[in-house]
Parts: sequence; C-alpha cells; structure tokens
Amino acid sequence: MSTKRKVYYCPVEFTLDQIAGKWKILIVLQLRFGAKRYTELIKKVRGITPKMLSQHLKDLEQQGIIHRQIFAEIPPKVEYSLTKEGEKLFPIIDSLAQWGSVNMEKEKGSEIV
Amino acid sequence: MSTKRKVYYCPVEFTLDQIAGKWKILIVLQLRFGAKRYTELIKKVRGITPKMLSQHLKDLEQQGIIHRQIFAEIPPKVEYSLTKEGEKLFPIIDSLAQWGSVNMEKEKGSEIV
DNA sequence: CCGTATCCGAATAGATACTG
DNA sequence: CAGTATCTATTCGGATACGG
Repeated sequence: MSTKRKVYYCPVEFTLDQIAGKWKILIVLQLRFGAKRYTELIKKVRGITPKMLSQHLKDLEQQGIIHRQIFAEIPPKVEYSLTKEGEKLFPIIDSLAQWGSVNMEKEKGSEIV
Repeated sequence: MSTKRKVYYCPVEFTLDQIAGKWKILIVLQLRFGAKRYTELIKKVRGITPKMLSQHLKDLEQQGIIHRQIFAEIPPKVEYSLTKEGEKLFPIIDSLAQWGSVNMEKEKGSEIV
C-alpha cells in the first residue's frame, strides 16, 4: 500500500514517494491523451505486465490521480482517466520529456542493444 | 551499473531510468545550493546510508550529472558539485517541488507518524 | 576524512497461467 | 475484457567492518 504515513522533510521527497517507480508516470502519460481501457494500456505502456498495471492503477486511484469508470456491459468495459489532480502532474511530465529529448540525442552514436 | 543500453520508446521513459530511485534527485537537490562534501551529504540527505550515497554519487558522476573534485590535502577532501548537465535537472526538481507543496498541504489533517 | 566490501533480509519486479 | 494467483528473479537497502 502506498498509504504508509511518514514524515517528509521536503516536498520533493514527498512527490518522489508518490510517483516513484518506472510505471506510474508512464501510465499517466498515456492517459493524458484520453481515457483508456485496461487492454489498451497494456499495449501502450510498453513492457508492463498485467500485475504491475493492476497494482499501479489501484495505487493511482487511491491517490486520486486517476478515475476508474465501470460500464455495466457485456463484454465488461472499464475506462481509466485522469482526475483534475492527475492533470496537475503534466508539468512534471513535460520537464521529464524535455530533459529526456535533449539527453537521448547525446546517446546517439553509442550503440543501442 | 546504470550503463545498460536499452531501447527507449520515449524521452520520459529515458529520463525516468536516469533519475529513478529515491536518492538521485535528493542528492542533486542538495548540490543545488552549492558544492558539498561526502560527510555533509550524509547529513543533509536524510536517511541515506554511506553505501547508497557512494553508489549514487558514482552513478551520477558517470552520467555526467555531478563533478567530483579531489583536493590533495591532509585530511583528504572531496567535493561534489553539479555539472552544466546536472543544472538542467532544475526544472524537473522545481515541478516536483511545486506538486509536492500543494499535495502535502492536503495531507494536513491526516496523522503523520 | 572518505569512502569500499561483504553479507543478508526485505521489498519489487517480472513471467506465466488462470478466473469471473 | 479485465483482471488475480503464484512463483521466481532481481534489486534495494541497512548493518557492520574495514582500507587509503
């Protein structure tokens, strides 16, 4: 659970704890372009396994970052979307993307396996 | 080692891989306010152990984010500072801090252990 | 003072198979 | 379709001791 209470000495530390790991931000990134279903996310968030996706979707929902909507249909349909809270992560994503674009360039020339 | 090569499908993923974990950003955060010595960092980066600090300082140096300067003195003196590359992480840190300040407030009222 | 080495347990991540 | 269950692999992290 990500509901452990602890003392945070600074806001940066707090945020890191909230969004740590390689998946949460990538999930939010995908949802930025509109609500998505579980299976869509599995495809779009490359490399994620069902287990990791479930786990992080649950966490993110509890944190109030995403919203989970169930449609009572056959076949079942569940859509995930960002809350207002979640949208506030955009600046973080943008800064990560910005830095990444610049520094990925630098790695051109090194081999990619 | 953090030198494994892999394919990155997007800049955000690349960045996350570079700065993942709870320590790297916190170390950079401290160095933002000026060069610091090993022992100072141990004190300022609350909770970090010698092992983790060494490990991440080494990583960060290899990534070109920090600079390690050795002074030939007795007693030995080593100072760590940010490179130009490292300073480019400021926008990320700022956005993390911004989000954190806002959301830490919301947790007032919940108990802190 | 500035680290490194080793050991070990805990936590995380991942592959894969299976279910309502 | 939307997940869980299970099992294993990998990494993280802390304690402690030691070296230049």
